[in-house]
Amino acid sequence: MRAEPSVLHLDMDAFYASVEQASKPSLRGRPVVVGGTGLRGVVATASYEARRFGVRSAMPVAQARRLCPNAAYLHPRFSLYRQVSATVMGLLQELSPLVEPLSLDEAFVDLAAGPHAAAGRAPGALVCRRVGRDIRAAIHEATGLGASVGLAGSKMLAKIASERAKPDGLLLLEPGTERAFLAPLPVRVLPGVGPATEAALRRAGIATAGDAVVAGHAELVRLLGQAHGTALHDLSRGLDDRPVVPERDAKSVSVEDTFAEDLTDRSRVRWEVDRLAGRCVGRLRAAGRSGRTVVLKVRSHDFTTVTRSETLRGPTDDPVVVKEAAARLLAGVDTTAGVRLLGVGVSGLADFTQEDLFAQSGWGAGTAATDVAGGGPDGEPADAPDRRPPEPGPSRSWLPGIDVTHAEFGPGWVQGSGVGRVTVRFETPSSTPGRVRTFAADDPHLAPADPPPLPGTRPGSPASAAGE
DNA sequence: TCTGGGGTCCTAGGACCC
DNA sequence: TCTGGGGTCCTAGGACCC
Repeated sequence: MRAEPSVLHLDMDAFYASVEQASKPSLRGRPVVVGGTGLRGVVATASYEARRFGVRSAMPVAQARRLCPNAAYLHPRFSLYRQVSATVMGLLQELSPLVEPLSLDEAFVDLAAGPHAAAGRAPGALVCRRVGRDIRAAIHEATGLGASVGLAGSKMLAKIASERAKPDGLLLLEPGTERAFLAPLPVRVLPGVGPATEAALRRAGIATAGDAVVAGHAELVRLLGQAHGTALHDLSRGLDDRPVVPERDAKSVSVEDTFAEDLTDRSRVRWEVDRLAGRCVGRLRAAGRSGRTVVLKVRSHDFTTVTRSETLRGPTDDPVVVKEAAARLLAGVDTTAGVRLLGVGVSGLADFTQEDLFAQSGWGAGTAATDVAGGGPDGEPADAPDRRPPEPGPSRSWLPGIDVTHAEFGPGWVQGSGVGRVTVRFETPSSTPGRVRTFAADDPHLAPADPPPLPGTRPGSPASAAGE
């Protein structure tokens, strides 16, 4: 706990939806929902106009449509969000070398390590407040987007402060006032307290941070276990010494897909696992890493989820090795009831790529000898998954929200599509709200396009990816 | 209302070793 | 003969976060 409010937490307001509104003039001031557009999609971000109708993050899109049928429902454009994020993170870097991004739209900044810490002294409350005001203005200037800022003597309190400053605000918590500030707040605001912990605490009569303080360490450990109970005991009293850490190496890489309809065909399931393993290794290699443990995830029609893992003798980034391991793991899972989701991951990451003799041979230390002879334990060659392509899905192009260009009408975005037609609105970030025209879905004059950059942002600079 | 995709951390039991 | 304790690794599941 610091004596000065020099931990800054920045949180972009309704980030994905706000980027869409900045990018699409006709959507400004209107409800916008960004999320999965399939039947099983969930809301990633709702604009404040949509939130007035009760639409919330993580809500099924089907439910959001009932609550707010007139919103624009858009497929996320992560490449654009990454561009805008890179611009914002670049501005934060000017405040301090210690910037810890939590996602595309959120970061901690340690102002005590930056140029505002003159002569080795942490900046005081007045300086911190000015820095917070200035960075909000700079972000608005550069991107046109609103951001909220929390300033406090610890990460936890800075984050709670920014949450309470939303939208488009700033809240500074004077060190020394932490406990009084926290005491009346619901335990749910403390990091690590989710629905399950909240329910467990409520059953014990603990509803607020102040209640948790009164309950005491022993009682919290009894209710929640050693690590969780001790952490909550500290956090509820405002004790939080976690440093701002700029770079952390990933510990796992994973890829998963939820299917529009449950998969029942076993060969199709094998084909999809093979595909996911390939994508997973692609990401692993792109990061220059290799991993030792392969994890398969299978979610059934009733949402029950099982994971199976296998640890190899050494790290690998060989797609064949990972595909074979995933196929062995799949062989041990009953999928007859229908598969809703499949995932493949690699953990136990090594810092460098290493060709391991045993891993290369295609079977790990945890694999029984009987599995080796014929490839997969089910008697099928593990390296020959069914190559049959999946059923062609409903038209994959022309997702709502994506960018297109028309030979005659120029740049625009897909407002909707169906029954062989696609509706396009022709406008750009700096134009006035545009007109709508409808074309045949196979119109040769219509083509997908890159997002036009927002004014003030720098296209093409990647940033670490994360969901909302 | 019917639940995404990418992660992190913790717990608990069993194997194995000393 | 029946019985130690501790440490590490692996696996599976669950809570939580954005």
